[in-house]
Amino acid sequence: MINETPRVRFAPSPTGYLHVGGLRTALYNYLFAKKNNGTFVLRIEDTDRNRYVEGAVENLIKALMWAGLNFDEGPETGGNYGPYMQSQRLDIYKKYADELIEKGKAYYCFCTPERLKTLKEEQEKQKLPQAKYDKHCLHLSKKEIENNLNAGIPKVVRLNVEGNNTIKFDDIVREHVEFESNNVDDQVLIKSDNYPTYHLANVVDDHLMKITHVIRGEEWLSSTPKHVLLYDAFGWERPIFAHLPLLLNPDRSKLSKRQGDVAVEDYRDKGFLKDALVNFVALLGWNAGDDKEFYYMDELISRFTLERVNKAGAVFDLQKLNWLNAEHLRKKSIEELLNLLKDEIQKSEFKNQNYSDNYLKLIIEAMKERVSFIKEFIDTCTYFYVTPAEYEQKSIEKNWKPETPEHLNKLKQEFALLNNPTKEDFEHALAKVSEEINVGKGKLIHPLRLAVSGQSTGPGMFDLLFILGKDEVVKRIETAIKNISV
RNA sequence: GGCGCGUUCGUCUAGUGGCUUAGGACACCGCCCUCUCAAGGCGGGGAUCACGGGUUCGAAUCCCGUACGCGCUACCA
Repeated sequence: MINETPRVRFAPSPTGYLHVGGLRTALYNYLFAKKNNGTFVLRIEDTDRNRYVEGAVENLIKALMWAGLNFDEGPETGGNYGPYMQSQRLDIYKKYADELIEKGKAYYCFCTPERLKTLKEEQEKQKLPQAKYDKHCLHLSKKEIENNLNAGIPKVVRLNVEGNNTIKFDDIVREHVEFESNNVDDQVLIKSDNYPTYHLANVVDDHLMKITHVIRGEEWLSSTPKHVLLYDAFGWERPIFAHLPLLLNPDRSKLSKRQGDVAVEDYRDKGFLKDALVNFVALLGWNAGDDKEFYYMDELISRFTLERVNKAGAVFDLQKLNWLNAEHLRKKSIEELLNLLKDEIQKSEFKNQNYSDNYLKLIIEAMKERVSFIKEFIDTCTYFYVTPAEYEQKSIEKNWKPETPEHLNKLKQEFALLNNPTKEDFEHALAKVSEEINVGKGKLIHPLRLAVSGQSTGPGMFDLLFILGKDEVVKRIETAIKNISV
């Protein structure tokens, strides 16, 4: 087994969206597989019919693909170990459950929910250390079982956990873990609706699908002894386990909807780049041992090891995600950003306007260092897309002096003389005016910026003038002089 | 309650017995650059390494205990 190429799986239940914690789990599986020339399998754990969500599998796959986590085998894609939807494997689970029953490792249980409930209440009343099933049905005679079966009495199949031994297993992240079998309940394996529980299904599937490494969230650590017992009962080799630390809310509870967005779709829709989200989530619980924090997927693949996964949970820190998003954005080429910006414009109020690629590229170059999100190429500088309708009040108060209209008029006249001006031409023109009227450049630039953009912040003045172009600049100066009064 | 796992700046983390007066990053503050805002550069505050005992010449690093947090405790995954 050790020398085989690894096969790993991401096995989410289809809840309707991909949780960022799920994304992290999927990512680590993916990185591990790619790093080791292994296979990444997607398996859908849809054995709870009460939780069925329309379109959930499609959404899940879409989100995974968006993040760049392509799986080698899975629903729709197919593979040699399908089907990859557990709801389509019911006969398989039945067969293996029967095998367990035959071996005495599992047994039918006909107890009603009511009996189970009173049993639990009684155990609680007695302050028993742990509430467990009392193995009542284990002691049914062959005859009784047959009668019950024939009578069609609702039944489940339970794991027969033998007491008084220590269940030990190794975990790449946790190292060595032990549980007392006395603390392990006779878990239901097959529910009364004939669907398996997670515990049976994941063990059977992982074995049949030849999964070598089970990489999953820490919430599964406590049920791993049950899984180990199952592998042993079947006489199967156990996979290597790696239980990942949880992603947490700012208050350190398990990352949840109530305290912010948890769906990767939410982050995508907010404008986070997939590179940034993947980079960020990779660093939540793993690092290469050095100070590097900016990664692309291929670098993550080459550097990832399970041995360097942390044990403690990690708070999902939005501020750092924002920063990484800006970092990734700045590293993108103008062409890439252009395409992203065009998509964004289609979603904006300017979708019916026509801007040339060239014009948009100038905006991108001017604003690249000043934005963290693609949409900010629009909403932090709408003056590139439309003549300002309003002027920032604070800047008016600060920069609009009684003599300002006169100064701007001078500038306007000077600009108007220019022929197809470059950035430098604008600069020279302003310098000339500054000298002529003996007014510092700064005293001209601030009101000019206000007149032309309506704002007090933005790219370099002359970049701004150049991008807007002479005619537009002249027009805007005229408009501003008319519209701004102190 | 029981069982399990965890605990280094606010957050993500480096650190695997001496190189550590605990390093980096985000965030915050200041300075520089400068036509503004950013970006960038430099600097600052911020962690008695949860606490208490050991082991050792020496411990954030090894051991034990305690506290706290989290997870599991379903015919959910």
